[in-house]
Amino acid sequence: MTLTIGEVSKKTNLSVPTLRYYDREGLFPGLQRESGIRKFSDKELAGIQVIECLKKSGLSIPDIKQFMDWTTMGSETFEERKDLFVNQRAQVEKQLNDLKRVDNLLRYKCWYYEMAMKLGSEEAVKAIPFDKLPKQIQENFPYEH
Amino acid sequence: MTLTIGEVSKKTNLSVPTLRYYDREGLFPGLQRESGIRKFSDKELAGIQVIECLKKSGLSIPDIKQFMDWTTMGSETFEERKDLFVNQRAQVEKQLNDLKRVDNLLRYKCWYYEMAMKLGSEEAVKAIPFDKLPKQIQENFPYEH
DNA sequence: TTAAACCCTAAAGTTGACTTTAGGTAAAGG
DNA sequence: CCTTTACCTAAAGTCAACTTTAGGGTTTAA
Repeated sequence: MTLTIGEVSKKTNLSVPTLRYYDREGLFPGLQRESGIRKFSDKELAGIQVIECLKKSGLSIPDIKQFMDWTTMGSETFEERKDLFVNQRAQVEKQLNDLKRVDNLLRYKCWYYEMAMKLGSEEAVKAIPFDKLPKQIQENFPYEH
Repeated sequence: MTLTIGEVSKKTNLSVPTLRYYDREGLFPGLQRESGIRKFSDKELAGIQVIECLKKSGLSIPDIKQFMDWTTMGSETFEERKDLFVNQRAQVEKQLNDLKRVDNLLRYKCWYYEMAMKLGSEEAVKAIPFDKLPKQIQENFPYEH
């Protein structure tokens, strides 16, 4: 029920040096070894899922280590852990909103250049009156005025 | 109708050194100067919107410069520009999907620790049978099995 | 007339998250 | 036996996108 670092690497698509680096940074508290060789268990595999998630939410390695340390401390750190997740969720909501706005602008630009190709010039696209634009474009028209 | 670098900085929340850096990297082709001093016009302000957008979509500074160069070249580069935006949109869709999965896991973890606090232990939370979990949690239950 | 508040450049420094390098140990297969 | 393969460490290197530093010019306001 334990895996070597190479096996974990294949399973997770994290490079072997990255896994060693995570270990060095304290992201696998209590990781077992047998004659110097790391033995990864289900606990570490689940840990990696959480690490990836927290990383994508914008948390730094030291802050992830902090969380991992909390997980070794039992019920006295439930609140800290919950607060961390609540905070990171708020961060992710922000990121999602931001990305949606980016998506809208990109969508507009795709349409804009498609029309420019059809009409032969950017000026022709800009000359289209607002109420003649596709609804999709109208609804998410960029540039504050 | 032109702004100094400091005024643009205030308007965009990009630092003055960042704006100079962008200029150095060629992100403002055709930026005017008066006795050595940069004069930002509406064209550059609109450019900054696009730069920010492309950056958030994952494009590097050199690739953004490439795009900015295309914009100076007229209709012969419409296709390249459209393709770029189509590609970046695909990237952003990927990012959005990824972030939504992150959001789901965070949502689960928030619930998990809230329950752990109520019930007094993680074991008690893990012992809840699947069909007794809230629907929200059931639908987005983490960990592939 | 001097100090504050702008503007400018070139070049070096910073940051976080890895990656690479150099050097070494241990088991397995031919 | 010897080569391959997988493991280990410590330390140095990389990368992108800025930021900071050092040095200098010009205009404005007291």
